[in-house]
Amino acid sequence: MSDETINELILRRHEKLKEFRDKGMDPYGEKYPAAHQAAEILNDFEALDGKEVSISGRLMTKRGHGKAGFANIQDDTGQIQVYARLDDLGKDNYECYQLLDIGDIIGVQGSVFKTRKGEVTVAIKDFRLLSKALRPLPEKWHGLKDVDLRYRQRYMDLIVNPEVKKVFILRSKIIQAMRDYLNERDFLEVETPMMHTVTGGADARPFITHHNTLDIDLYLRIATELHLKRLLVGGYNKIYELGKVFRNEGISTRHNPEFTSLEVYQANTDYFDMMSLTEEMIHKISRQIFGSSSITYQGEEMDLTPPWPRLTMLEAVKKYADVDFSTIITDEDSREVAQKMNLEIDKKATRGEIINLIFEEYVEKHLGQPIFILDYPIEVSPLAKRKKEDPGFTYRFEAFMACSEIANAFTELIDPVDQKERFTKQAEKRAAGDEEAHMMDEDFVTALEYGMPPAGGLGIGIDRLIMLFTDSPSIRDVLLFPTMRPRD
RNA sequence: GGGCCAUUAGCUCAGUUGGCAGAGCACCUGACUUUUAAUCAGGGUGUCCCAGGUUCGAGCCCUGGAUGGCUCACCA
Repeated sequence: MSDETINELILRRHEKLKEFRDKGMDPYGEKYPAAHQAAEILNDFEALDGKEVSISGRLMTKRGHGKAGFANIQDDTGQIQVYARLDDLGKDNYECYQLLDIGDIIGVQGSVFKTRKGEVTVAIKDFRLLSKALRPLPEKWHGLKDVDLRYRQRYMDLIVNPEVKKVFILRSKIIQAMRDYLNERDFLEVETPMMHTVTGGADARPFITHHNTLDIDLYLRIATELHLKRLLVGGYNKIYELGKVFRNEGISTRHNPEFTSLEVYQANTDYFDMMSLTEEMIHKISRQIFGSSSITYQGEEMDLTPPWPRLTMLEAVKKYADVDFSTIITDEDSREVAQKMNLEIDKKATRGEIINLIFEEYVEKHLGQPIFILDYPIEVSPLAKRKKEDPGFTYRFEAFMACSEIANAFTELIDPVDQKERFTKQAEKRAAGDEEAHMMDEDFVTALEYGMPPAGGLGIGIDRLIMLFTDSPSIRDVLLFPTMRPRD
């Protein structure tokens, strides 16, 4: 906002800045020893009635009555009314009070009382200007609605829209609860590199950056998976990483180029154990933070009580798309089915790819209540262990809620020879133009060759989960500073 | 990237058939010492997103562009 649109409102505030200085009050003062907070005074009125308190916060409203006036001060805990009287403040201080603008941050010291109408109020004995606001705040009643401005100038959104502030407090609490859950169970939080020489762990196009001294291009990570598994090779048995990953793809209400993922790995477990962990952790967070086993998202109530229903992908496709792949065995027959369903497919599409496509087209939209979908085709699961009894599928599940994938997990592929073959197939796809296919990660295969213990792994899209918990329709509502195209 | 919609005062929004640019809040002046969307009297503060075009005349119609929202595609 460097384009100084010096309009009358801003100009007037600059004048007041000078007036405060002329009156000997520093408009950008020092730290204020506030001993109380707004919510505390409101809650403990009985104890504080008639007592001296001090608070600091932002002036949000002002109601003048000549030789007295009311105002509301907003601090981190909420708003409280203050009362200024000429008789209490004296002529000079009262003139200063009258000079205050909505938006200014002030420190107030005074005594607590209740007005005739019953509102807990602080009668000001002394106040100090702590920070003069030079720009006017949005309107008090409608707040700031323009979503563009809300995202670009989130600080303003947070000042005037209290429910927005709540969302991010909840976000913090949910993430904290996850950490607590895992830490209590002796998982170790680790940090792995965000800049990779080879990307992997997900189907996605990466961001590319450059290291000057090494003179090499680096990729911002698209997942934490391959490094975390290296740590299982190294001997850690229970680890997790919670952090940002970056995918160079479209932006939508469900996608932001950078987002937060949680990945958890545990030796000597399989995907059934990861299912238990997923449903138990999410249920427990809901109980702990919202005091309920169910949440309501966009009008639909969802029961999080474990165990969640489980369907294999084949069962789900049969149930919702009415296609029974137990009798469709070859790739040719599968392609024929896909054509009959008017699905756009590649000439070389395999049975597994078609099953996955039908699942995405016909099944996902039905998965409103929490559910685990098990056993994904091997073609779309290059890092998951092959099913012993059905080698075209893997021990992989995804958890769905509100028709949205919120977790992805598998019994990890630990066979280095199989892994190398899968990478080779992915590399072929990549060479054929599929920019989202996985890259060959030689070092990861080498790590597996030293022996990785059998393990289950789990990934959760934290932002999507927080959308559900906070009933937010857009991922931007749970990101403090969502990615925006720059102005001009 | 495609489609649809939006963009007017600091904020929230009206704006008729193409004919002087509007309201509420905020702000400014005055009154008011327990108000609370304070009230009362007065004041309109503007690059109508940008650039062209049509027209005697454009906030409005046309073309192109910018940004955002929704949606489809892609993904998580």
